[in-house]
Amino acid sequence: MTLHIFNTLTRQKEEFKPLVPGKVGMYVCGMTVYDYCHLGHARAFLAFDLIVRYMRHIGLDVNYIRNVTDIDDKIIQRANENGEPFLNLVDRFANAMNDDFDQLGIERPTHEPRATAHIDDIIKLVQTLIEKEYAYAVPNGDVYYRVRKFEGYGKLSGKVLDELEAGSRVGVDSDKEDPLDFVLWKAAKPEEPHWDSPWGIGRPGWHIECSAMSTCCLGDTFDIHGGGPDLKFPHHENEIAQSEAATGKTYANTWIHAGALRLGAEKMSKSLGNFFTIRDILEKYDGEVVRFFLISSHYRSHVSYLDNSLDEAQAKLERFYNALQEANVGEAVDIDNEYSKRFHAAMDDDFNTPEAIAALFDLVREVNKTTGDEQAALAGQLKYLGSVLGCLQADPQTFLQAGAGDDAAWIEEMIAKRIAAKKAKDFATADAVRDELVAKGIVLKDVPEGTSWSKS
RNA sequence: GGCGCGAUAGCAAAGCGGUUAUGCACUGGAUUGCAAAUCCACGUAGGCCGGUUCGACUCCGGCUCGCGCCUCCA
Repeated sequence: MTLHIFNTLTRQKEEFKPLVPGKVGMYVCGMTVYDYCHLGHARAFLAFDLIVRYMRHIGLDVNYIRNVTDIDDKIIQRANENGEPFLNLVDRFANAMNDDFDQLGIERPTHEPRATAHIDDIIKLVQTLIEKEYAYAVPNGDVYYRVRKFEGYGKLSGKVLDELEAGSRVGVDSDKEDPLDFVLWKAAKPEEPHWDSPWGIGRPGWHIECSAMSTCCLGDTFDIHGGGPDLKFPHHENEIAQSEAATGKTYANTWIHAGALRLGAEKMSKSLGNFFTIRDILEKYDGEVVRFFLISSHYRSHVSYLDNSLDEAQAKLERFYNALQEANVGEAVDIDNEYSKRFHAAMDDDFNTPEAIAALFDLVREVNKTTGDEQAALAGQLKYLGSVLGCLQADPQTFLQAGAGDDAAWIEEMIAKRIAAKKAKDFATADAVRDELVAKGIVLKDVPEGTSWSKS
């Protein structure tokens, strides 16, 4: 089976055929860095991490571009509130983002361009659009995109211009020719961050930077453009309008959008205020647990975060790690068997992680049922297929004992005490020791080699 | 108002026009001094109403409910 991807643009699954066989150019809209990332951000970027990992796994050479938006109204506002230069703020939160993503096993993109490093490209693009009459400058120095001039407007999101206007909550801006026109270049006040331009000092609008950076890194037409669900409109629609008007060529062939993360019934979002940050969660749970929770549902569907979501993900991972701990894990390579076939068929079908994980659970059962070389080989396969998902690479004992804090020495003492009691057939004492440990959340496991423990 | 998505067993979550999804939880058994881990057994789930079909959770229509986008948002 070949890789099939659901294309938002055509609203169907399509066989994926890169422009250049074996190579993939992929652009994903990244973070605007003025605050810590929340779990909803993790959901989206994890989805694309998985997509990139899998494409590389099947031999595609992926050039993965994920930008950082480092200039925008919120950044300026927050920097002012803090009384710090905006680039200071931006660096701080870009670093925080990378730290958080690292813990979730989200691999770094091939390139991470920043808007402020592409001001020249942005200005050139705006100039081209003005020359082609897709954009116009107004007296105060703003430049707007003439939305009605672009025939294909709405093709990605399914919006119809006249209906947008009818229900528009956009205030009428007297300088715009049309209320739906959006800003490409914003005039700046002298005290705000700004760059020189043919239209006076100013800064780029939000949508234009992605058009400039994607084309810059990947060419006029590239394979995949992705982003969070809330970027489909207007951001991605505007990117298409800008780029295709400027180049006269197709912008991106395949559009991928991740599903939203919900807290209860509602989307987790900054504007609703119903979010918690990745680092809040990482104080209580291992990054792999968060990762496994988020990849346990399909990347395009909504995921609801519930009180027990992470505990459930933890329990599932424990099943994997218990198997890996018991087995003598062989070399991490794939085996041509039904588990591999199911795993790959699922992933080839629009990155169906729940189905792929189901195959892995069946493989776990097989690992637990077998012994010796056969078991070692299957356990190696489990570890290998897990690596494709960015999971199961931790030391099993470390994973299973995580959260025990500094109690390890005390636990070993208690275990020694219990083993002595058992030898003396003093089962009452042995059980009392174990009960004391259980009360602290420590579970003992007697194995042929002795006694091991894990955090419950 | 416009456009779109979803509703699966106690919980989470997939595929599929007819044959066990999967995980957790539950129950019984094996194993264990007792446990834990593991294995075996165990659930006629598919919002409601029609239609198509020999047969529908799966296709079509309607309804109800929930959600998203249309404003910055991953």
